[in-house]
Amino acid sequence: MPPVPVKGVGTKTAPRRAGRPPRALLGHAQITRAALRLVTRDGYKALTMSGLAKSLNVAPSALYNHVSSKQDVLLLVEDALMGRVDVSAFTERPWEEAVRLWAHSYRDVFSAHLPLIPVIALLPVTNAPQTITMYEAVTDGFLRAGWPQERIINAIVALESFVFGSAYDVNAPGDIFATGELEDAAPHFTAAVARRGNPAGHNDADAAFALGLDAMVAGLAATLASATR
Amino acid sequence: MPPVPVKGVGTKTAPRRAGRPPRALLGHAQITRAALRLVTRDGYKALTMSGLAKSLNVAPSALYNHVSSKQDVLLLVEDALMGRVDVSAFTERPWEEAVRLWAHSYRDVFSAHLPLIPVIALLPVTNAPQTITMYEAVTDGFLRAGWPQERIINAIVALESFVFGSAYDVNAPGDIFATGELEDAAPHFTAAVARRGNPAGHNDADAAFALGLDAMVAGLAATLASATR
DNA sequence: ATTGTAAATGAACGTCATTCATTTAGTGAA
DNA sequence: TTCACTAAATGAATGACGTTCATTTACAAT
Repeated sequence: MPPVPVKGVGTKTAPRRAGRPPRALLGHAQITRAALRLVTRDGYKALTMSGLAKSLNVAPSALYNHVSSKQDVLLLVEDALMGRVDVSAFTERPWEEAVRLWAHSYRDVFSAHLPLIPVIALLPVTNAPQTITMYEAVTDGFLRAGWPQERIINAIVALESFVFGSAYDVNAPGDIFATGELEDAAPHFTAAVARRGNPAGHNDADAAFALGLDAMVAGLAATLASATR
Repeated sequence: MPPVPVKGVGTKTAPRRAGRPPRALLGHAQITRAALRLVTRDGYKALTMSGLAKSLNVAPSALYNHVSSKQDVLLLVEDALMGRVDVSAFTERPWEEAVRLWAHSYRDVFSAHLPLIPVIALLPVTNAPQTITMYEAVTDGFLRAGWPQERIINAIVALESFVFGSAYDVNAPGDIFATGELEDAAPHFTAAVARRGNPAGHNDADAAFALGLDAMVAGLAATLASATR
């Protein structure tokens, strides 16, 4: 599939003249709620337009009065989930700790929503208010830590890239590095996989995430220090 | 969709007793080549079982004698592409530079093959010889640089996670951070986006990738130094 | 010649997302 | 009250797609 056909959320809930009582069964809010419930209960395989319609007691075609495609539904869900990413540390904690807490929260939210990662990574944030709110809070935190404007977006994108990749890793099976019959061709790799050591209480994905996050945060902090000197 | 239904490559090309001349039109090699050609020419949207069959002058159902699902085709393509990732620097260059060159090559190969990222990130490497070969070379490079066995896989996974996320970012549209009507709600973010500055010759994705890679490599090197002290 | 079998065929299925002509039911105006 | 308007819902239809399966094909060993 190609770089995801990109549009903003299409059909909006119709603008309604003031005291007009609503008679619609559907709206962005209802669709988003139902989609989120469906996905949480049965996973993304169950998120079909018919399944979504059924969960709303409505015909599938009715959805298209409020949304212009399934992509639009994914966009709605994505933005709703962005509201769950915890950015509070950026106003309460020093930069390094805040970045770590934000990255952890971000990864945890989307590791349960992998199909949304291409949506976040490739679609404009336009018309995604919660997404924009998150970026604003993060940018603000960077500014307060003394980051120069010109570098902030690149730093956020770099951290985000690591978060997205790590979200995939959370869902990797435990035997993802099992070499099988080809073990003999890769002795060093096989040995390293066998001896992969993780701190107490950390699974493989958490250990790799912690290592990479510590490295990147430390490296970025060093970058900042040398840039502001 | 759920964490990708996972299997190894299914139906193998039948083991053939010695002097038996092949009469088959199809095989893993032909399928892989045709899929790669199709994808390179027309993108992943064009990679359908019928399209693939047509490009091989064969009925779609014939593919299933050699491959057990479309996932299998993706796995074949993925492994073929892994052979294009340049790991030569690990035998010729110091660790930091080798990691940088490897990561760049890895990102460049798969930024043109985004739909394979979930495949790489979630499916066991078993029966993916080129993939295993790549990991062996990388592991070997880490060992030679003095990395302790127990940390190597976590470091590779962390770097890979960043590479995968960055591959998505390569395909992000230029206006991905355009806030549109919600500009007023995110003044700091909007300003930072407007002032995003990139070194000469670098586009946005390259600048973010370079920043994150430098940070992570420096951070990992520091980790190594303190671990071996 | 006969038999066995891997591989190819073509018709079918079920599942999707999406479109469209039509109907429904409130609303504001006459 | 009546009427006309319209947003929203319906249900049937369409076209892609991945996959299955009974059947046939054509080569190789016997």
